[in-house]
Amino acid sequence: MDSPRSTFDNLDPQKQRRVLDEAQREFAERGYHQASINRIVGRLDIAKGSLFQYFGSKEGLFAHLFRRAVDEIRAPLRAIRDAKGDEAFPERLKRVFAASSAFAAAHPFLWGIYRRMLAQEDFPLRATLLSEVRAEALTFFRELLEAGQAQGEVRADLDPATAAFLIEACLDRALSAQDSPLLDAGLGLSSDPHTRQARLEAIAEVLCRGFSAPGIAKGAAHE
Amino acid sequence: MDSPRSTFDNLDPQKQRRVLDEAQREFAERGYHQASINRIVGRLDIAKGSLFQYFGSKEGLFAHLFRRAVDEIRAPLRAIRDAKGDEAFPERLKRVFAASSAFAAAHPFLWGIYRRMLAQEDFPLRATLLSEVRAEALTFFRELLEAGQAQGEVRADLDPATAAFLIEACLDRALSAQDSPLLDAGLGLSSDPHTRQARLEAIAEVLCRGFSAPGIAKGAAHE
DNA sequence: CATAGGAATGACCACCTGGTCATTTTCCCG
DNA sequence: CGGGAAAATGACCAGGTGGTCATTCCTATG
Repeated sequence: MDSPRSTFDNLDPQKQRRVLDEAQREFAERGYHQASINRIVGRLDIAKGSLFQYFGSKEGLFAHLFRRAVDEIRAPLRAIRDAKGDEAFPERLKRVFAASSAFAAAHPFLWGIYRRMLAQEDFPLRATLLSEVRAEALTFFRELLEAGQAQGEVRADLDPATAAFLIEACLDRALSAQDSPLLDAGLGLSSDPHTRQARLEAIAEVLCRGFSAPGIAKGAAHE
Repeated sequence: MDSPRSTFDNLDPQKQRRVLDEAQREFAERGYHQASINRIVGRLDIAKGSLFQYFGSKEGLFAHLFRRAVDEIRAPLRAIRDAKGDEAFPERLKRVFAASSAFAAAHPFLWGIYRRMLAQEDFPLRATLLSEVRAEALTFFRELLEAGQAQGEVRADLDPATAAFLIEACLDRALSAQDSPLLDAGLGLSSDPHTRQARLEAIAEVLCRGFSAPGIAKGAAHE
C-alpha cells in the first residue's frame, strides 16, 4: 500500500527537497494535467529518466507530493484545533478562520491543488485524497459546533452538519478570494492582510449570528 | 469586437445546433485544456478543417459557446429576479436558491465551465468572462438584500457586500455538491431533488437568521 | 587498482495536440 | 448542362506529452 522503496529514498536529503519543491511548484501553478514533467526536469537540470526512476510515473510523483504535504500539515493543524482553550464560540471561529487563512498563504501547493481538485472531476486520485482531507475538516467543524452548543452559544436545534457545511463553504470561498481578486466580490479579501482579517471576522460574525439566534419567522409561518 | 461572420452562419441551423451541442458537451466534461478538437470532430463525423473554418481556433470556438450560453440564459434569469413580487425576504432567498439549483441542473455546460473557471487560473478569457457574469450575480444579490433591508427583514447595519459574499459562497458550494457527492458533506444535496430542496431551504434559513438577528455580542465587546 | 552496484543519463518511442491548406465536393443559378 | 462560388475534406505539420531503457558514470568496498 505504501510506496515500494525506490532510489529516491537513498538520495542526498538536500537533493530530495529540491526535487520535491520544484515539482510541487509546477503542480501548484498548473494543476495536474497542465503540469509538465519535461519542464520540471528542465528546471531541475536533471535527466528525465531519473524522475521516472524515483516515482514511476507522473501520477506516482503527484501522489507522493500530496501525501507528503498532508503529513507535514497535519500536526500544526491539530495544534490549532486543540488550542481552543475556553474561548467563546465566535472567538474560536474567528481564530480558526485566521489560522486557515495563514495556512493557505503559507502552503500554496496544498491549497492550490485542493482548490483545483474540488472543481475538477478528472483529477487522479481525487476521490481518495479528497475524501480523506474533507472528512477530517468536517469532523473538526462539527466538533467545534457541538462544543458551542454545549456552552449554549449555538442553538441546540441547529443541525451541526448544515452549519459545518456553511462554515466550510464560506471559508473556502474566502480563501480562494485571497489569491484571486476576481472572486473577492469587492470585499478586499485579496488586498493587505489587515483588511483581510477584518473581512474574515465580519464573515464569521454573520455566521455566528445565524447559528445563535433562537428563531426568526416573523409570523409563525408554516413548518 | 463581435465575431467576423463566417461560414458557420450560413449553415443549416440544424447542423449548427449539432456542432455546438457536441462541442459544448466536450468542454463541459473535460474543461478547456483537456477538451480535444479531434474528439469533437470525431464524434460529429466531420472534417477537422471545417471546425477551424467555422471558429478559427479552439479558443474561438470556446468563446462562441460561452457567449451563446450566457445569452440564452440571461432572459430566464432576469425573469426569476423580477418575479420577486412582495414576498418576505427568507422566502425570496429560498426561491432564488431553488431556481439556481434547477438552473445548474438544466445547463450543465455553463455551470460546469463556470465552476472550473473559478478554480482554474489558466482558463482562456477567464478574467473577461468571469467578471461579466459575476458582476451581474453580485449586483443581483445586493439588490435583493437592500430590498430586504427596506422591508426591515434584514438588519440595517449589515454590510450588503459581505452578505452577498456569504450567499454566493454557500449557493456555489451547494450547487457544486449537487453534482459531486464528494462535496456534499453528508447532507444529501446530491441525492434526490426532494431532500435536496429541503437542504437548500435549511441553508437559506440559517443565512437569513444571520442577516436578521439584531446583534449578538454576549458582552459589549471591543470594536 | 579492480570491480560491483546503484544512480544518472538522454536519445528515442508512440501518441496526441491545435492548426494549415491544396484539393475536391456540393450546390445554386443561368 | 456549364460554371463559379461556397463548403467540406483529410493528409500533413511542428511541437509537446508521458514513458522507456541501454548505456555511462560514480563511488564505495575488497
